[in-house]
Formats: sequence, structure tokens, C-alpha cells
Amino acid sequence: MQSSVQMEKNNYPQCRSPDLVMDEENGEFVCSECGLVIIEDVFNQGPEWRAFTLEEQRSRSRTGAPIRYSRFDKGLHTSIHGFTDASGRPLSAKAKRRAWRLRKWQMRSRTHASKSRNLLQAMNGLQILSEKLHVSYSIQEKAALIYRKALDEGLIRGRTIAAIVAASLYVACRFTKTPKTLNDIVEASMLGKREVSKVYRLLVRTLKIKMPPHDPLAYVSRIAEKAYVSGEIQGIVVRLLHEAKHKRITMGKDPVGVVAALLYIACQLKGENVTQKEIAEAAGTTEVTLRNRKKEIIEKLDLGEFKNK
DNA sequence: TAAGATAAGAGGGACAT
DNA sequence: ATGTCAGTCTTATCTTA
Repeated sequence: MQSSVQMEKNNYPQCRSPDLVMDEENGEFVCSECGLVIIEDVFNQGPEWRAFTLEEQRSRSRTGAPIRYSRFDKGLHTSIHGFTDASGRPLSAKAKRRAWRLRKWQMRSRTHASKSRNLLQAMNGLQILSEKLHVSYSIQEKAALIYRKALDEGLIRGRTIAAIVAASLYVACRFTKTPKTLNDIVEASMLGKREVSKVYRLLVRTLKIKMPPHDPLAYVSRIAEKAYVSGEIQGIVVRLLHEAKHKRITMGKDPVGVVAALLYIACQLKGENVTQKEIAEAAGTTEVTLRNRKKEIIEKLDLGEFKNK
């Protein structure tokens, strides 16, 4: 991770443009001319709890600063009842008022604290995860809403808050067609893929969320940029993808694999010098998957005529 | 060295029991 | 609820050009 824009620029000879544009949505600096992503993790250099945008500050103020919650776990099970002292005598008016206050707090603790504590911790985790993944504030909000629903449905019991948070965020991304893969979220959350995907499916099922089908198109520019592929090739990929979708060969496949294969095909058509490994790596998939998709696509799309153009 | 092939294993969806 | 089945993706290893 580099510390300045200048340094980063010199490391990418593919792009000589002096103008960098901040892509708020993805948290990336992008070359204004060729679309090359210059710095990806620019937000992540400082401590996790820093707020870099107004929106983050706003949401920060709602969730509060990081707090150690562990101490809340104990000592809540005592109860306060009756307005007599230990030997059975009635309390003075002053002591009575005090007892009232205590009991009120006790009730609040019992009925609300569990939930709000949970939420506090969850929202805090969501904030951190959102920053790591550079997702927009609105997606974070959606994820928060999903988490609240999950909490209301009692889905948290037996699962970790972090896992529900990560899954909620993934749901929000999928729902808004934001190109974040499950792997992205798993990586950022430092949880197991199995755990997160299980919760994800649970959320979709029990909350009856109508999930739009995974659209590979959303991943094209992101992967192309990572692989330093030109805009012209992206255009070809988009066209091919359109055709592939029409012929129903993208369904049920990992969209990232499809895009990777198309990118590779397009590069070959244009005589670009890239390896399967590079593309697969940029896409976050394997060469084998890329090859499988490629084979299938070339077969079914009949790419002979395309080659002649 | 890159690309292709093959096999084994994991995980999840569909479907039946 | 549990089991089976087909299909997908990943990891690893080997062969080919």
C-alpha cells in the first residue's frame, strides 16, 4: 500500500494522464482518460475508525465511537423489586424515587439493551466492513436495514454478529447489482466463506428477498480495469456478453468466470498480449474456470465470423 | 513458459423419500 | 429432515506446443 498519489502513478506506466478522478462509489482513483484504476485502497491507510467523507462522519455519529461491549455481558441478571429495604421496612420517599429509577433502568436493560447492544456492535462492524470494501453509503444503509430485519426475525441466535453483518452487506450488494463478490466480502470480513454464504442464503430465504439474477455485465469494467485492458476490448466483451446472455450460456455460471473468459477471448481477437493467468487473477477466479467458460462460449457463440472483423 | 487436460474434492441446488 | 444426483468451481499435477 503506497502513501501518495504521486508514487502510485509512477508505478503504472500504462497510464500517463496527469488527471485522476475520484470514484466515490468504489473508493478508487481512476484515470480520467483511460479509466485505469490507479489506487484501490486509498481509503484504507489510516486507522479503521477514521471517517473520510461527510457521509461516513454522519453515520459515525449515529453509531458512536468504538466501545468495548464485553463488560455488558455480565451482571445484568439481578432484579430489583419491591420498595422495602432488606429488613422489610418501607423505604423513604427519597430512596423510593431512587429505587424507581433503578428499576426503570433495569427494565430498559432487560427489554431493549440486548437488542440495542447487538445493533450497536453490528452497525459498528458494518461501518468498518463498508469502509474496507468501499461501498457507498446507501448500500450500507440497505445492509443495516436487512440486519435489523434479521434481528427482528431472531436469526442472530446461534450465529455470530459479524457473519450476519457480512451477509447483510452481501445481500445489499447483490440486490443493488453492485459488483462485489462473495469472496470480496469474505476476505474483508476475515470470516469463513462457508459461514457467510450460509447466512446469506438464510437471509434471502427467510426474509423473502427477491434477488435479481447475477449479471456479469456489472463486473466487466471492474475486471477489465484490474487487468489493464483497453476500453475497446471492454466494448467487445459487452457485445459478446450480450450475445452470450441471449443464448443462455451465462445462467448458473459464476459471472466472474464468464467475464474473465470473454475478456480473454476479446484480447485474443484483438491480438492483445495477455495470459489466462493475468485475467483469471484480476477476475478473482482460476485459469481452469476461465478455460471451461472459454471453451463453452467459443463453441456456442460460433466466433469464426467475429474473428474476421 | 503459457495453455490445455485430467482428476479429486468441496459445497450447494433440485428433487425424492 | 436426510440422501442422492447432476453440475460447478477449485486445487493440484501432468502434458503439449
